Order: sequence, then structure tokens, then C-alpha cells
Amino acid sequence: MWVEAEALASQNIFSQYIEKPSIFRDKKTLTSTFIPDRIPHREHEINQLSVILAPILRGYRANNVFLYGTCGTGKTICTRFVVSQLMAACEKGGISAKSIYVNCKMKKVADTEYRLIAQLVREFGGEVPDTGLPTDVLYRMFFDKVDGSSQNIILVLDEIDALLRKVGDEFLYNFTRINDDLKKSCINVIGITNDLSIRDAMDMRVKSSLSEEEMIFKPYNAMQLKDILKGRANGGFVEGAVDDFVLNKCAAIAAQEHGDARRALDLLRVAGEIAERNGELKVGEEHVDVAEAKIDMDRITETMRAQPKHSQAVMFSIIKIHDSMDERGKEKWTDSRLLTGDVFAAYEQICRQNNMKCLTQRRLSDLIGELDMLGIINANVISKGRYGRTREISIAVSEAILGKVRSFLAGRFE
DNA sequence: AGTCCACAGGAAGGGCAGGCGA
DNA sequence: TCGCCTGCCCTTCCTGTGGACT
Repeated sequence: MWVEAEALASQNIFSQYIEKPSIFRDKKTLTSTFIPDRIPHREHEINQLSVILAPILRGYRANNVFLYGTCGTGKTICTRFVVSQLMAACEKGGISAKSIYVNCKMKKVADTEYRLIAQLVREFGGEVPDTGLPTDVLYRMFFDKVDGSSQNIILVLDEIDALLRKVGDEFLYNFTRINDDLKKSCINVIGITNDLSIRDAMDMRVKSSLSEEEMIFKPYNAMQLKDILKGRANGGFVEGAVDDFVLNKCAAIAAQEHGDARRALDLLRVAGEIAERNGELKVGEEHVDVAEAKIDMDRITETMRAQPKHSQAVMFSIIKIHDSMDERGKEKWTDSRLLTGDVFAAYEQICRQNNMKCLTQRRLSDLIGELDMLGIINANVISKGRYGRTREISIAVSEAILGKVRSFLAGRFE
């Protein structure tokens, strides 16, 4: 016993990890935030965007541009690539320019008008409290900072649809008007969105001045995805660690899900991590299968953990009804379907058992909508004729994932 | 054709916490 | 300290909805 302990003590617990050969060469290459030297199958879009932004190199303002396309179609990476090239060219040519990238979906950072402007002021070194200032004061601070910098500003607003849905398009109108008053600087806005329909929701004034140029990014097909993965795998894995059939599988899965390159990369990277943990020197198809399940499970369980208590209670009510429907052959409930009224009744019971103040049915309705948006449940509005209009709710995740969520929530509410 | 149900979902506003300037 | 500003979470009130029922 002592001998073993001594042996262990003489050896660092991580030495095994350090000594073991890794199948990764440079794992960063396999992340969606990495910007490679070449972006395959987006040459046309890159060219188009650089033509739009080129006037900046002559000190002029470029047209504002809106980029549309579903998740993982290369909008962000192409923008980052073009902007970084533009910045390098500006530096070389002695042109004063600054790029700012903001993800409008980032919680507590830029998900409201106030936070977005505050974040922009901070980009210029200004100090702004998290709350408390009137918005017009904030706009004035931003204006002064921008004009004082005497620069051509390239403002990239990623996932702008999230903010538009939340606060409306008034803030975009302010951005478009700000250029009229700036004397020494100008702002070029690049808006990126996953949602094409957001265009219709925008005010005409905003639409005409902000969408001076529009670009649509089409989803990748399986062959293109495989090409992208191949390029990344060459840099990310050691030679011989990934075979073509593994790339094919990752590409095929991602192609089925709207040609999402981000998803393909995640699958490949996580499959590599699983293979390495198993002490293997090659990624196999079975690792991709495990990776697929793991990515889904991690996403759902992490999302559920991050939800407020009442949202968790609503989810637990849904799971409880779902379970009892299975047990009792769907007899107990008013209908064979899981409806809002049933969820509210179960939720009230859980609140009572846990000494929680019950939220109203109106609020519960919103929470159900949020869980639907997160992809954890499906909630469709249906009409049951004279028995009213309600939501039909079903669980949208696999039994394995549901098991994890169930045990986490049971620990909180039972 | 009109009635009715059980909600959906929009609008308005309350209450709270946190921050600022006078 | 006080009034005013913000975001956030929530309630209350209200209108709208669509199909079964009468």
C-alpha cells in the first residue's frame, strides 16, 4: 500500500497525459472561431464583401451590408476574414480604421439596446455602468468617442435578429442617422442574421438605409462540408489520425441538418476527444456516433441547468405528466395529449410541494414558449373546437437525454 | 349561423435592484 | 438623500382564435 502511494507521489498525476502521444496537432484549428488562411466554397461571397468594403481603403464610407443565411453557412467567418484583411490593408496604406465585432445574442453583454451601446463605448476605452444612465446620454458618449477617434469604423453586429426581436429596430435607425452628424469619422454597419424574415419586420427607413447591400449565404452540401473538414483536419490532427470515411460521416450528418459547418466541425473535434480519452490513435465512425449523442446531451443539460427555477419547475411538470402518461396508458389526463392546462395544474402542485410562489398561467405560457424555442419541447397551438384553443406539448429530446434532465430536476424538486 | 371554450398572446404597468447626478 | 434612469421579471387586463357543438 505504502509502496504504491510512494510510487504515485513520485510521479505527477498528469505525467501520463503528457507522455501519451496526442492525436491532435492543433486543436484550435477544429473550432468554429478559428479563421483559416483559405475558406473553401465561399470565394464568391468573400470577393463580393471585399468589393462592398473596398471604398474604406480610399477613406470613404462603404455601403451598409446585411448578410443572411442559416446557422453554420460561413457568414461570421467570412466577415471576420474579410475585415481582418481589410484592417491589414488599411494599416499598410496608413488609413485610420477600426473594426468592432459584437454578438447581439451574448447574454448580459449586448442583448439589449443599453448593453449594446455600453459595449461599443467600452470598445473605445470608455467606462459605462451596467445600468443607470439614460440611453440618450449613452448615445452621446458613443458619438463623441467615434467622432473623437477620427476613424472609419466597421461595426459587425452578429446575430442581430436576436436584438431586433427583443427591442425593435429603433436602435438601428439611430445607427444609420449617426453618420449624418459625424464630422471626422464614419460608421459602416455589417449586420449578420440567421433569420431572413427579419427583413420584413424592419421599418422602411431602417431597411433602406441599413440594407444598402444584401448577401445571402446558401447552406453547404455534404461534398463542400467534407472539403472544409479535410482542410481543418490536416491542421488539427496528426497524420493518419482521421480517415476519409470519418470525414464523410461528419459531413453527412451536418448536411442533413441544413448544411451546418459548425456542427460538422464540432462532431469531428468531439469525436477526436473521445478517441483520445479512450487511448486510441485513430478516430473511428463509432466515435462520431458517441460525439453526436454527447453534443446533444451536453447542450440540453447545460441549457436546463442555466434556466431560472420556475422554468425548471415547468419542465419538471411536463416530464412528470409525460412519465405518468406512459405508466397509466394515457388515461389520467383530459386528453391523450399534453396540454397547457395540464402542465399548469402539475406546476402548481410542484410549487406547493416546494413552498414556491406560483406564477400565473400567462407567465407559464411564456415559459413554455421559451422551452419550445430552446428545442427541449415542441409546443404547437391547436384548437380543440368548443373545448378551446391550447398548446399541444411534446418532449423533443431523446430518452437518454431526458433521463439526465429528469434526474437533475428530481434532485431540485423532489 | 351563432355560441362557446380554453387558452394564446399583445399591451400596459408594477415592483425591484442597481446606478447616476444634484 | 432623493428623483430619475435602466433592465428584468412578473401580473393584470384585454382581444383574438378556430373548430366542435347546438
